[in-house]
Order: sequence, then C-alpha cells, then structure tokens
Amino acid sequence: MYNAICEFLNQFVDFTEEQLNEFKKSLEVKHLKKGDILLNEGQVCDYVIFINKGAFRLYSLGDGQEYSTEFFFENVFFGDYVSFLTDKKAKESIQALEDSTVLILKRKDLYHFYKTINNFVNFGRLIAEHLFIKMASKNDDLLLMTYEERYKKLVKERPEVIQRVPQYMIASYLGVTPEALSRIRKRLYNE
Amino acid sequence: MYNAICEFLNQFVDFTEEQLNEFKKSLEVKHLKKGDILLNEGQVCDYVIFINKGAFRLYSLGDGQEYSTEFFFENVFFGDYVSFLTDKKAKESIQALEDSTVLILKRKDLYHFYKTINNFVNFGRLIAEHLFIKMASKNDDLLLMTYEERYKKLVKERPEVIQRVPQYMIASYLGVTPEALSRIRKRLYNE
DNA sequence: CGTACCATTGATCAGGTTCAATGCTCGTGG
DNA sequence: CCACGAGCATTGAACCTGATCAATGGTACG
Repeated sequence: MYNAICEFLNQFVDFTEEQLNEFKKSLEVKHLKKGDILLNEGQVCDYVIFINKGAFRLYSLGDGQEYSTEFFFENVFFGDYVSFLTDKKAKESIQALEDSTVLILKRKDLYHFYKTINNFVNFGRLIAEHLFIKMASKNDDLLLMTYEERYKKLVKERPEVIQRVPQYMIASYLGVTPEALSRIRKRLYNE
Repeated sequence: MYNAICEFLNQFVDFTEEQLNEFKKSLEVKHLKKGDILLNEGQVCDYVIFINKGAFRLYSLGDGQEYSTEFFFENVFFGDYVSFLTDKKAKESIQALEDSTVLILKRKDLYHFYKTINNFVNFGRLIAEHLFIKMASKNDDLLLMTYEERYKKLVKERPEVIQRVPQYMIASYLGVTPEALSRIRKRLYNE
C-alpha cells in the first residue's frame, strides 16, 4: 500500500524508520468508484492526493460546459494546487475516471513534516517549480500550436491519456469540440 | 537607485544594515535603450532582473514570427524563469520596450543570500508559487475565453500594457494577428 | 434486449487568417 | 523646418478552420 508513495518521496527525503511510520499514519486511504467526485468546485482543497491505482481528472465548469484541464494516473501527487496554496475555494473539481485507490495527505500534516523532517521543505519548492515549468510549457503549446499538432503531441508524449480517457474529455483538454477532434483523428488516420 | 528593490524585498526579508549593503554590492546596474536585447534566445538566463524604470517583454520565435509572451514594468522581478530554474538555454528573448534602467541579480548571489539571510529562502518558494498561480490563470483564460474577452480583460486589468506596448505585440500575446486585433478594437469602440 | 452515452458524419455559420493596399505617425536627414 | 521614409495600424476580399445544430452509428452496461 505504501511502497509507491515512499519510493516517490525517497527522491527528495531521507526518512528515519520512525519518521516513516509517523508519515504513514498521517495518510488516509480512500477508495473511489469510476465517476466519483473527490473534490467539488467551491470546496477548499486542503490536501494532496497520491494515486496508488486509477485515473483522475481536474475539470472546471464554464457556461454549461465541462472543461477538463488535466489528467493524472498512478504514482503522482496532485490536487487543485491553486486552491491548496491560496486556501481559497477550488475553481476545479476532481473526478475518478476509473475505480481508484488513493492516499490523502492533509496540508497541516504536510506542513508539520516540512518542519520536522530534514529536506522535506525542498519538496515543496521543487514541486512548485516543477509545476510552473509544466504549466509554462502547456501555455506555449496553447499559444503556438494548432489543435492537430497538440493532439499529435499528446498521442506521442502521453499515450496513456489517449488510452484511458474518453475522447470528449480529451477534446475539451485540447480546447476543441468533440466533433472537431473526431475530424482531426479522421484526417490523421486517413493520412 | 536601490529604494524600490529594497522595499520590494522587505515584504519577504528582514535585512540587517550589513546584509543590506552586501546585497546592494552584488547588484549590477544596467541601462538599456529602447529596442535593446538583454537576453537572446539560446543563452542561459542565470540571473533575475529588477526594473527600476522602463518596460520589457519576453518573446519567442516560432516559424518566422515573433510571439510576445509577457510584459513587465517598474518594480517587479522577472527573467526567463524556466531557463533560470533548469539552467538550460532560454527559449525566449528579453527586449527593452523603452529606455530602461534595471538591477541584475545573479543566480549564484541569490543562492548565496538564500543561505546567509534569514527568511530569504521563502522568497524563492513564494515567487515560484506566485508565478504558478499566474500561469495557471493565464492558461484557463487561453482555454476558456474568446480573443475579444481576453482583450477586454487586458484593458481592464492591465491598462499599462495597452498604453505602453505596441499593438502588434499585444496581438501575438493574445494569440491573434494584428489585423484581427484591429477589428476587435473597432468592434468594441463602435459598440 | 434496450437504453443511454459517446463517437462519427453532414451542413451551415461565424470568426480569424492571409494577402494586398492604403493611412497614419514619428524620427531622421537634407 | 520641412519632407521623406520606415514601421505600425487599419481596411478590404477571399479563404479556411472550427463551432454549432442535427442526425445517425456503435457499444457497454443494466
């Protein structure tokens, strides 16, 4: 249950045996069914989620439409990071795309470990910087690439998304309608 | 000369008189003329820039086109943050949009102060988090808003950009051609 | 077996792109 | 001090791509 998360953190942190146990105790295990909502737009996301098994998306509502903004799979941390940092209501919701198992780490526990575990502080800074870099790259793509190029890039760099996420969610992630994505795919596969 | 930057940092850091002097000594003053290039795409941005007076833009080249990605004015820090963090070649260039005066803080000096000045470390984390939040919001806008809505938002929230930046740069910042922006403006001001 | 949801396809429409021409303005040199 | 030129903004026309609306197919799940 805790192997994956500890391995992930070992990249940043040197745990003692004791700290490791304390850390594990702070985690809440949660099982979700496909379609379950973990966080609802308007709640504060005062925790981070580590995915042991399953798939999730972040999405928001504009007009009457759903807009998927990101997808996550096994062995990553995620959450509504803006809500987490600012302690304000989340603009996005979190939904399980498959039956999933996650570990929940509350912000207060995380901040406690920042103080008590050596090097854990760097974890926070590195995550913020990493996410900034990812977001900046996403931004460039939105500005510079066509929908077709962005779809091709997704196929190449994140085939898991293509495999495990319904097409209409991918469409809104790319910023197009499902109809347009269908036609892009048709164009690509008929050469 | 150093009033503005010290005021800015005082939000995050408690300097002693001695530290303050050491800090000032590490800064390089630079004067630039309108149009001058401060950083060229391909160089590593191993410093941050504080603007005492003037205006700058970040821009990148795709196809044969220039794409302005951000504008900066007095009393902010900026740079090619991705290049700064990763120590890799910048994908963007930095250009003065007006005759300007800046203070340059080298990464090695910054990291030195991280170690020797209390609370300075938080500065790095807070900047990273702040920039992430800004970038995330920009991302949402790109995905959810029309060009016209984005222009109106810019007029409302950052009138300085409208005043001090040529229209064709604003156009590429918004992701449209200069012609399209011209028509959007016409539409707006003829109601 | 049927239904509900998603993917596909078709037709029409709106807005942005492209290419080309004209206007405008500011800085420069004669 | 004026006139010219360069660069930017505007305008026009044809085109192209994605949005929208509507209908049809396909498939998984109860």
